[in-house]
Amino acid sequence: MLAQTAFPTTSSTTLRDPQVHALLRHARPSAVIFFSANSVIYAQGEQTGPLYLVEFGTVRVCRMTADGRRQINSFHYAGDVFGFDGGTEHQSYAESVDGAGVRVIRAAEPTAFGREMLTMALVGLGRSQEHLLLLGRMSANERIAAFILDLLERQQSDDVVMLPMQRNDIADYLGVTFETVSRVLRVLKDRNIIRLPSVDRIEVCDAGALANIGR
Amino acid sequence: MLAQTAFPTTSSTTLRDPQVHALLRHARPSAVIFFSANSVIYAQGEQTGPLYLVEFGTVRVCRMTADGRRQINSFHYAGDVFGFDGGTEHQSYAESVDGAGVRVIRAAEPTAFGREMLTMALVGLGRSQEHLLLLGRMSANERIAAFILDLLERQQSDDVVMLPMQRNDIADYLGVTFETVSRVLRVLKDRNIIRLPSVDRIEVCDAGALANIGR
DNA sequence: CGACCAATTGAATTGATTCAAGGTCCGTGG
DNA sequence: CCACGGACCTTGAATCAATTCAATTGGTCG
Repeated sequence: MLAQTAFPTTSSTTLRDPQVHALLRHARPSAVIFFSANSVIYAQGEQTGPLYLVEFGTVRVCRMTADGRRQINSFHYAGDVFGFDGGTEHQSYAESVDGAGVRVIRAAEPTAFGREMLTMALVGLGRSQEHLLLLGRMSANERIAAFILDLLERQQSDDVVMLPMQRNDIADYLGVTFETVSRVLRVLKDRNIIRLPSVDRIEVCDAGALANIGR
Repeated sequence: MLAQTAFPTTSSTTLRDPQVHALLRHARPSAVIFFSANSVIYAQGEQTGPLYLVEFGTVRVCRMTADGRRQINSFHYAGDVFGFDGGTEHQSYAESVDGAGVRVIRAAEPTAFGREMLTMALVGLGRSQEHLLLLGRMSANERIAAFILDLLERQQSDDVVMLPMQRNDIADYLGVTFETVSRVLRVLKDRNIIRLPSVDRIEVCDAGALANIGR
């Protein structure tokens, strides 16, 4: 559960996003820190500080209500930057999903760094507004379908989606129960839209059908 | 339905937010433009450009699905700045709710402006993540209660909330139907938590009870 | 193998929606 | 001034999607 500290990595990983490179150009990145599964990267209420770059593994950013309900705001994969938060205190907390390597990013040249940070914050804002639509106006079937399509876009393969997180995480991300996640996946499987060779792997047979899930 | 153009205003209005003043210091604001009720301020897909400052009235920022379902991302009152959007195209559209005066804000001193813009984008991000929690994990009762409390904080009065938007708008903001909005308001009234002297006015009798609405 | 945790599946329940009337408010024109 | 029309809001009853509760299955690790 505890975060273990850094070990040297194979120089800079392949980072999808050109914006990340722009950010790094004006940053002072630390060594990679390894966070074992379910360990906390930053806590809710903690002082806001640096940004974080995922080198490998998966990270979830969450909010928790007083009575223990959890909403996962986002998942982050290798190449993603997270840690944005308004104000001086984190309104959310970040945890490693599956054992993740994370690099801490601090500004080297503050103004240039701030410019890149704005770009990335705006991208984050866009994503979270996409998610508002999903949570506010989509059925369970649509939520799962959109989730699979989103992961498909963000991963290398054309038809395979890896699910490093468990059903419970998916549920808390999509605003449903984990039983519902299970049931909807079953429906998609029965309709031959996806295959489920193992619990953490989805093979998409018919991406068009996923995009056209009704209601 | 059409936006009418500017008329001179009584200099700078009282703007709640010190951040807005910081932004304006590095901006080149236009005259106030009046948008009649339900007129479009910017459209989805339109080129991203300036920010907008609400001088009076109310603005809603929305997203629409292909089949006509609408999610309202945010409401903006006098003193609020909106128009943030990732990328070069607006992913959302903004409309006047009730006839609103809006000032267009363009950068004068770009780098300083960018710095202030980052701050405000981060605040927006925080708000939208608050809203994710509401949409993903709250019951209809909790959503309405949270909505009333949010408006209460943002308005001058200690116990009166004006509702410039109609039930349908509230519903699309909270991810429920307008009938549900009506019914929940009735429940709160019957429990003597609020009064409804008219359709666009809520008087809060027991803010504590609102904060403690269960499940 | 047995223990444990995650995932699946089924059955009953329920919160919210859908569908269907009414009611209220307001502007307009006779 | 009042009647009419239309838009919005409220309320009721039936329906349904998703949850809750309850087993059962599957997978992993000591």
